[in-house]
Amino acid sequence: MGTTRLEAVQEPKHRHLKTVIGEALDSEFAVGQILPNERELAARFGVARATLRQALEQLTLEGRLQRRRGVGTTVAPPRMGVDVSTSSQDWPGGPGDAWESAGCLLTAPPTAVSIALGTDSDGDEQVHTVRRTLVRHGQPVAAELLYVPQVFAPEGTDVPSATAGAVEVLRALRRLPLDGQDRAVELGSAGADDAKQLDRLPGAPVLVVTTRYVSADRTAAVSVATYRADTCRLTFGD
Amino acid sequence: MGTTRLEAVQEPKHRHLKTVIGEALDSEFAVGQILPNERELAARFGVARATLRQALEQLTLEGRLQRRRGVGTTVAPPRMGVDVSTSSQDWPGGPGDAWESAGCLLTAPPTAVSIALGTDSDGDEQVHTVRRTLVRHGQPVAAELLYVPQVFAPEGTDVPSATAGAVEVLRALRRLPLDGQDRAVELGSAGADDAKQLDRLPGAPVLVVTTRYVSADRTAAVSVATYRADTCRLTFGD
DNA sequence: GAGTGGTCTAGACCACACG
DNA sequence: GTGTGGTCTAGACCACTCA
Repeated sequence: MGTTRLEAVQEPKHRHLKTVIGEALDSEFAVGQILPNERELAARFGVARATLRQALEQLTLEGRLQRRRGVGTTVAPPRMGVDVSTSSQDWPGGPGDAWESAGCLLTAPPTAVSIALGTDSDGDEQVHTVRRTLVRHGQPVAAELLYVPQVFAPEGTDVPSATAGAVEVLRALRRLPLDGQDRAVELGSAGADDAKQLDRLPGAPVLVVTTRYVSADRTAAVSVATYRADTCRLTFGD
Repeated sequence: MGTTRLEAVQEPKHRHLKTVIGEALDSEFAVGQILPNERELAARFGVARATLRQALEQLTLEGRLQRRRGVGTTVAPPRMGVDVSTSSQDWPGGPGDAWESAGCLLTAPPTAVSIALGTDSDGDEQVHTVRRTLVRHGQPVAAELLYVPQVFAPEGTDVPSATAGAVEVLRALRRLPLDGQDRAVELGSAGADDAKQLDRLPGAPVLVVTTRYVSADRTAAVSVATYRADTCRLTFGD
């Protein structure tokens, strides 16, 4: 990155800067390599630190950089593919499911989930709420909240330990016939809880995958899974 | 939004601000309603404009606000569901396909696409490149580049008009047997061309859907579709 | 304690939309 | 022309990591 100044262009500086740095990443940097710090880079390009940060933030959003406070900015590896295909028709917690249960509570779900579940949408009705995590290459890549009305998993209610409760709820689900599921993907930002599990700051961009599990014409469970948008590419194999 | 000051908290101001404004949106504002301008809001909450903007940017990313220069900040409608299910196994341009062709060129594709196509990955080999747009409710929501090696669509090569060329390439594809497809979704940011078609600024967040069409064990086409992340929720019906 | 990225301020000017 | 969001600056302090 030998460049010292930006040429005069009509394009905003931060956008041009992003292009220049992006090209430098391709040609002059290896994965994992650490970049000069923000103050150094800003000086080198002759811009304010805030302007440089706009460019770095874009590159981070695109998964090309990783930044950690107190450490530095490093070149990110290519995103890993994570299979979320629906064709392996099965309940969560089934065979080949790599998620790890982290706990189970009874809570009143968010209203959007209440509606999907067809439970009392005034938000009073409590449902089983199973927290799970997906780890790949030693790194947490997704956090999930699975909502199951008590009707579908009566056994789980009185279990002492939280993780044992999760196992119990998942087991109850698997005893039901699975008639179908539908799925949606959208952009979101990590809440405080998800952020902690994903080892990111709150507000970090995530891909939110919402799955509705249908059994006998009723919604038996709703899963809201948030995948780290910087490190994941969701794949739908055929 | 009668609030005037933020309480002292340990949480960063911009994050707390985002929460406060987000709650106000739910309770005090209607879809399409216009918010006070940035300077006004910043003054009202007793923060610098840049801090306020961090909060508004987050809410925009989550699809809760729409901002247009020279106009103002308005409350966004809920995201619309866009079906991208792979189960309706068909070539692009088939029946029920709502995309509109916008042009057709011969270009050397990006290296990632070259690799997927199995064409000469030195990037010299030219392929048909069809530009298409998806419009919903009078609003452009996605822009696509469809890459088809000339082997699979020889007829399209010498057509005079660009849009006629697109039709020709799509017609040639439909004559091939479609043996399968796979798909991936990831977060990206709009390039200059996509931004223009999507009526957004370059760098706007998009959901990038990459589809590989397989015919007789060969990749016959690769589609790279970018959906506006602020307005779209991708759905995979079953 | 030194160095990093994260937050925040108080200004300024620009590009764009609209009457 | 007026008002909006978008860009940019030159500082400051904080939270975190690591030697």
